[in-house]
Amino acid sequence: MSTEPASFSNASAPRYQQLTDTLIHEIRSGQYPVGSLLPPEPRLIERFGVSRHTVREAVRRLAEMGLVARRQGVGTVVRARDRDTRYLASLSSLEELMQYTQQTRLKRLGERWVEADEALAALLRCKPGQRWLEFDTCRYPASGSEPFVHMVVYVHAAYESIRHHLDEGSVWFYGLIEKHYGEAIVEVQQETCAIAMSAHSARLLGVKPRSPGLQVVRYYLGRDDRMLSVSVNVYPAERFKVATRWRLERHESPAAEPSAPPPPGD
Amino acid sequence: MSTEPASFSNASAPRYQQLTDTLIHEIRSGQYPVGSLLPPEPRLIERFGVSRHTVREAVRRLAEMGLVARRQGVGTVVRARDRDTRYLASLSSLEELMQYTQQTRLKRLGERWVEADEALAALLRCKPGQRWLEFDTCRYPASGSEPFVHMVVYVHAAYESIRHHLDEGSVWFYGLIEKHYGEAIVEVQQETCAIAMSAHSARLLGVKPRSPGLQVVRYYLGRDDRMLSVSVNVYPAERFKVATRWRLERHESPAAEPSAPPPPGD
DNA sequence: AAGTGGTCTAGACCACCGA
DNA sequence: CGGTGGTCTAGACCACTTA
Repeated sequence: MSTEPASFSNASAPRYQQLTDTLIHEIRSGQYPVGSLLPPEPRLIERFGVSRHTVREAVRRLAEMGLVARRQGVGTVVRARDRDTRYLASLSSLEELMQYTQQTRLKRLGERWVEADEALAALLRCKPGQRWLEFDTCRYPASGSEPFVHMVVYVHAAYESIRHHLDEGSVWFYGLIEKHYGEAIVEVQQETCAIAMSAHSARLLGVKPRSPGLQVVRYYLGRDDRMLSVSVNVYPAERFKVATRWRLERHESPAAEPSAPPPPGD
Repeated sequence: MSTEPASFSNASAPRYQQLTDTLIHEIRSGQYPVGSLLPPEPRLIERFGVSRHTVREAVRRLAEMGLVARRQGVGTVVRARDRDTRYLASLSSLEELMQYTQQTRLKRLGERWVEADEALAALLRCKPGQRWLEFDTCRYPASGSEPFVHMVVYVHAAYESIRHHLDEGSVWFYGLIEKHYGEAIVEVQQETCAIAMSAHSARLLGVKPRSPGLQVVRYYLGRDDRMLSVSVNVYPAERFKVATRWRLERHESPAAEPSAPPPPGD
């Protein structure tokens, strides 16, 4: 039992905080490269001479910061060396600019269970064979009969019952999941690319097949990187633009290094 | 010991999750109005017949969602009936995912002074007649002869001399401005849309004219919203994807308001 | 089958706050 | 002072992944 002093200064800080600081520093120093595994909990317990609860609290905070991701049966994977805090954009500003606030109507075209084949599994980042609930929808401006986006939404089987709540106005799918399952959306990932429009999308949007379209895929992740929902949005080229704004942000002061060597670069 | 069944569905979900759901529902229903106190932990322990750990886990998630704030010595205050979603994305995560770090080569194709006509002025958001320095460039993967983006960069006349520094590896234009003029980039705006590719871009990228392309326009603004630089990036549809990641902002728990009135709706 | 993280209990002591 | 949430221990069993 080494019961390492855990750290330099901060002797008065809570034990878990000291662990958090130490681990942050070790991740930043490259001791645990991105993609590698943090030591499993039993090892951290030995090393720091604390209870499992304390170790878990420390690692939980690392996960909250996005530095690591925990995976049952696998371990704790390092995801990033630094918590990046320079330019920040909020998702809500994104939605505003997409004019998605109540001024649009959602129309449900269809709904069915799908089993992920190779291609769908790649899109949904899951294993082939998983079952998902698929919704086929279009979104219209509040006044106007031309839809401006064809949206296909996949919802994880565990949350299938949200389909009973889809009529409640212009709510978002992830909003429904949060509302009815108490499962917080902790991260949203978005991939944007240009495509030649499929026949199905083209027909719905009233444009020619294979004309340019903007495809935005959004991944909604819960705690520990569980994929809760995925939406595939296709916009006609002429009718849409995605705007985002990043602003220079204040540097979160504390948290970081007490006596530890200063971060490189930056 | 009532050991309440906690809720409607979700009988198989973890116990803390059932508590979370129940409490969310009760907050939303107005049973605990905004500003009031949630029952203290001992009461929740009795009511649900669970251990303190489980209660705390449930309440912790409410706090994470911003619905409540815990204050030592006071209690758990209800802060909102519904979740306010604040997600943040950092610009650096964007760049990472675009694989723009040193692994690409920039090739300068041309450089000239342009006077903004009506169309260019609209793009650059300036008045017609303004003079800008225009760079025509392509970006290549570190190994490979196929460019993956055609980039046209406009630099405000005041910073024209950066053209002498363009050879310093794979630096960004805005990096050069910050470096040589001490002018901080305070805000970055980005507009993404799909286009039919122009003949010029198509030739450079080796694709057919009018095939789908992804156009990303970035505006770099300095203090006082001065436009310092604008870059227009055109990517071929098959070869590129823009990825962005938003993470839930950490709700700094208590601390905040001493006596200040709580913020309204948000 | 072994090892990981996920959940949960039953205790304990502490720091903080308000009456 | 009494009650609140904050921290922490020492166990236990489970679900999941990998081999």
